[in-house]
Amino acid sequence: MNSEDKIHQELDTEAKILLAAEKEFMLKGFAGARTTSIAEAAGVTHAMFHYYFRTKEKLFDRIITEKIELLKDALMKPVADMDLTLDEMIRNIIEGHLDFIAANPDLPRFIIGELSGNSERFALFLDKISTYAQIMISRMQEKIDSAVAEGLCCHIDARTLMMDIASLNIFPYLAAPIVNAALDNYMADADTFLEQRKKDNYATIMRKLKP
Amino acid sequence: MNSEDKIHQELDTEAKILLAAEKEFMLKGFAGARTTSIAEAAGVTHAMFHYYFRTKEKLFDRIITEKIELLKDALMKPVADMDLTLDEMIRNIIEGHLDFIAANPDLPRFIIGELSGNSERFALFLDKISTYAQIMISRMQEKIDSAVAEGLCCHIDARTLMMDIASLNIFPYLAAPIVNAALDNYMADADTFLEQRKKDNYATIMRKLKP
DNA sequence: ATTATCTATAGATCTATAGATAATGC
DNA sequence: ATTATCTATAGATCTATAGATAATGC
Repeated sequence: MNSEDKIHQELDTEAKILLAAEKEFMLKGFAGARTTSIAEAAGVTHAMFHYYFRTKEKLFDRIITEKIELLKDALMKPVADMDLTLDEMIRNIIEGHLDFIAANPDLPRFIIGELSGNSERFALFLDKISTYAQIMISRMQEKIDSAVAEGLCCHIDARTLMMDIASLNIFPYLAAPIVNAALDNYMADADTFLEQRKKDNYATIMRKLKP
Repeated sequence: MNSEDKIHQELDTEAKILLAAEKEFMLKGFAGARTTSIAEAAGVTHAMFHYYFRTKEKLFDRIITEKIELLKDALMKPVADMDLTLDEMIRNIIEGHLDFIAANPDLPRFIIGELSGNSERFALFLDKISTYAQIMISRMQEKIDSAVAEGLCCHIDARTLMMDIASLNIFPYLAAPIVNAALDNYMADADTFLEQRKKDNYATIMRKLKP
């Protein structure tokens, strides 16, 4: 018996379906996911899918909502403590954000692919996330402005700074399958890569911010 | 009559289907695309789809192949001329790459979403692209190494440098729909954003490379 | 003759539900 | 009594093809 079977034995039917659905939806998106495959992967009959979750769409929305909650926390956490210096805050953002991505490696691709401009669920996503994004940006800007006043930092739009940080943090994980296959497993050791990337990105951003 | 209808009138049936299919596949991916929708968008009967292209998969593969050719050119062009300095080559890469993305704004999301590790067509993609990616990287490394020897540049792995450049260039376009909706149309003016981004990313990378 | 197009429909796949049966908690 | 599960199948959707008809190029 492998460990996956073991986990399944310990969960009830509802939890098994939820787990299998999350995996299927994350990997294949709404259109690519099959409720029959989900039931099969969960090791239950297909009727159970509908018994517990009624429709494919309802379950998908539920999983999205959970993921949005995760994202919300990841956005707000590093700007919660306003007593930090800009330098410390940036380090927090980069390290916290990278830890979050490493713990949820499929999430970036899922969000980009399933919650983009042309998607059915784009509005739902925005509705739940944009307030928090704005709060995070305005706190960042505040912190930047006072650092500028003290001559510790060059002038920069917080949105640009966050775009740069997000780019350097997220993109490698989006491109990982391609990069690893094309460039000799460049990112093969996940932990080493993660820690190295924290240092690199912090250094890149700090050099960029120098007055 | 709007301009789209005009274009359609000037094209033959095959070209109309191809154009509509490209759009549908780019926006919705293979699983999300519908051959009926493609035929409808092309303004022809659904049977024509199969008459000209036999199957959904055949047409999809054809469109992928075309996109891979585009990508190949975009990879090789900036490292074609080995007489340039590292500084000039980096400027070429960043500007050429950003122009390419701006001209093909849906391509990054399509590649990340449809040609990722768990995709059916991942092998086909890699087979056609990895050789070129390796050539590009080794030329970059050569150029870096001689700049390091002259004391013009700090030591860096070409793969890391390319990862940083690709991240800073591509990610904003992947996130554009979300960012624009959440942050007050930050990237609204496409041309202004593109030119600003060229300057910003060049400056970011150059500061990073300082000895 | 060959190529292009249409209508109609087969065939495959997937989501969802009906209705019967078994298990569980009071 | 209520909750959970199963089998069987309806219903919807999509891809693909058959076969007839019209248009085109020699």
